[in-house]
Parts: sequence; structure tokens; C-alpha cells
Amino acid sequence: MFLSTSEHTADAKNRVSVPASYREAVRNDPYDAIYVLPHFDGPYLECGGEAFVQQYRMDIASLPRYDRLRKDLEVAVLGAIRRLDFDSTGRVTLPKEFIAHASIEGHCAFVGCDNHFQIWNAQTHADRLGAIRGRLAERLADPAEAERMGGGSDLAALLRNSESLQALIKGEKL
Amino acid sequence: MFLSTSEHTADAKNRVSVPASYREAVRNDPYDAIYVLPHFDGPYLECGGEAFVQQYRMDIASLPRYDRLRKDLEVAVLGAIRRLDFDSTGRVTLPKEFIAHASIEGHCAFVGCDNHFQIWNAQTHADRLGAIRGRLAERLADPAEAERMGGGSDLAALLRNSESLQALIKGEKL
DNA sequence: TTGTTTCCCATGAATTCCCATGTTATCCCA
DNA sequence: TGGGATAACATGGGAATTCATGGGAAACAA
Repeated sequence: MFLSTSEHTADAKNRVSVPASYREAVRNDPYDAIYVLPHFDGPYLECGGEAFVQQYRMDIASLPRYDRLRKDLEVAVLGAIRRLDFDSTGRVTLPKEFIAHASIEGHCAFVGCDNHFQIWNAQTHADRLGAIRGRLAERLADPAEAERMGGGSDLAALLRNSESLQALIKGEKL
Repeated sequence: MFLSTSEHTADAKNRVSVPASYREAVRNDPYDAIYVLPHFDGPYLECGGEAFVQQYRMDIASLPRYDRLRKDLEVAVLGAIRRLDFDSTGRVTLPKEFIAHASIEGHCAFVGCDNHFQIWNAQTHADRLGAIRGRLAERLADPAEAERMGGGSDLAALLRNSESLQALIKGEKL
């Protein structure tokens, strides 16, 4: 699980330290690496571990093998994802195209989003965060939207769907 | 698993370096080679390892023995696939017919698509990628299509179908 | 021969690996 | 509850290795 936001700097070789807590989250993956997708939805990198890339693979593989949409997604998503291996101190080297896509120069923000995380140009992210908060505040004012934001789940469903909560109850350490 | 896109150049002898990460993906195949199909769907080469060919064999074998579609596929697919062996530095030599089919001259793009990859004329691919992104952006805007893109899988199916995730759970390193 | 294919070696660039250093956070004991 | 010791973390730089690619010699076919 990726949580919290932190800032790091890309050096002259385009290396960035991945936050230690994120590294911890992918520690048991088959490769000591993260998978990174320059997202076509905006100037940021979407990243995660093995489960992250498997989710995309499964979404795509669930479509018929000769389906147009499937072929498009294969190229636009799988063709864009790269596996970036950690060096011995927990850094990854960002390819030039990724740097360009997210306009990363020096400071970049790592934003945890549960099963994946994002990398943004630090300033772009800061600006965006303000806008996001504004939108959420507006939505809270609308009862229907407010219910959508927090009305759906009960504890039983939560337990059924959360491995980590179940482990917690059994007293296991994660 | 073939991921990411990269460009390489075909030299005067029609040799191209296959990306190191793709070679890695077929390392355990019986031959140190890739299988290449000049695809009937467009001016590109569809390539992969042993599993790639087997998938086509299975698709075709599952059709009735005297089916017109089956006979056509046998000719257009199985009759067209060639195995190209790596030289000692990880290159393959593209036959002239393949070069012609994909209009490869100098730069060509290798596009990873999970269980296979494609080789395109670099410029043709760049143009096509723009078109693909356009189509996807339209589809994302339509909720029904968006669900089709990401609504199909659940975690249980993910686990059933993913060897690497199962290995992950067992704590194995690949 | 002549042209083609396969193998081997050379080279430059890019990438990865390894070690060093300062800084921050954590731990432990008084 | 300090405050010092210790470990973890982020970052810098140089060395070593891998990778992509070019070219030539040897094997082969026509």
C-alpha cells in the first residue's frame, strides 16, 4: 500500500530515490523494481509494483484477442510501461521520455494512491492539489455527491475485501 | 513479458538489435530466437517467443479441420511465421520480405504488448500512436466504454491467472 | 567468381554498480 | 525528558559493465 506524499530530487543522471516506505511496499515482488507508465491522462507517471502491472494486463487480457480496443490498449498502455530496477541505494533512473512527459526538473512529488503511486513535477502537483481540494469542497456542499464520496461501505464489506484487515484481526504482522 | 517501446536501427545487412529486456523475456525458450509474423492486419511484424507461436497454433487447432477460416489462418499465419535466431550480440536479420512488408528503412520501433511485441517503421508507428491515443481518449470519455476498459477483472481472477502474483504470494524471487 | 549469409571482434555511448558523504530520523540510556 | 549514539535515508560522483551498432573475415550458394 502506497500512502503519503514526499518530495525527492532527480540528479544529473535522472536518478531519484523512491521513498523508503514505497520500496517496502514492493519488497516481496519478483523483481526489485517498480513499473512506470507515463499516463496519457496527464503530465505524470503512474507507478506501482507487480500487482499494478498485473491489473493492467488482466484488464486488457479480458477483452477478445482480436478486439480493436484491446490492441489499442496493448500499444498505449503495455507499450508505454517500463520496469525500472532499483539500484543498491533504492533509486531508479527515469528515461528521458518520462522526464519529458512529466516535465521533471529537479524536485518531483511522489503521491501514494493505495495500489499505485504517481510522480509529478513538484510545482505542478502543488498547483493541482489546490484545485483538487477546491473541487472536493464544492462537492461536499452537494448532498448527493457527499454520499457518493463516503456513503457506500459498511464494516462487513470492508473486512471481506481487505486482506490486511483480516490479517490484522488474526493478529498477524504484515 | 514484453513491455515498453524502444527504437533501433536496421543496418545495411538488415540486422536489428532486439531490446535487451525482450531477449531476457525469451531466455528460457528452447531456441535462442524469436518468431516473427508479417501481420495481415497491417504493415508491421508481430513477434514473440515460444508461447507466442503456441497461442496461434492453439487458436487455429480449435477450429474445425475443414473450416475455411482455419485453412486461411494456417496459410496466412503458420505459413508466414519465421524463426529468427539471435547472433552473439542479440541481433536478428530481417528477411527482405519482412523489411518490405513493414517498410522498414533504418529506424524501427519495438512495441511491447505483454505476450508479444511488434516491429514498426518508426515514423509509421509514431503516427499510429497519435491515432490510438485519440481513440482511447474518446472512449474514456464514454462511461460505458471506460467500464469495458477497466471493469472486467477482480482480484480473484487476477490471482488465478497470474503466475508472478502467485509466486509473489509464496515469497519466491524470479 | 559474385553475391549472400554467418560468425567474430571493435568501439562508443549509455547504463549500472559501487563507494562516499551529509543529513535526518530512531533508538537507548542516563 | 534530554541528549548522545546508532542506524536509516537521500544524494553525489567515479569506475566498471552492458548494450547497440559498425565492419571485416570466413563459410556457403548460385
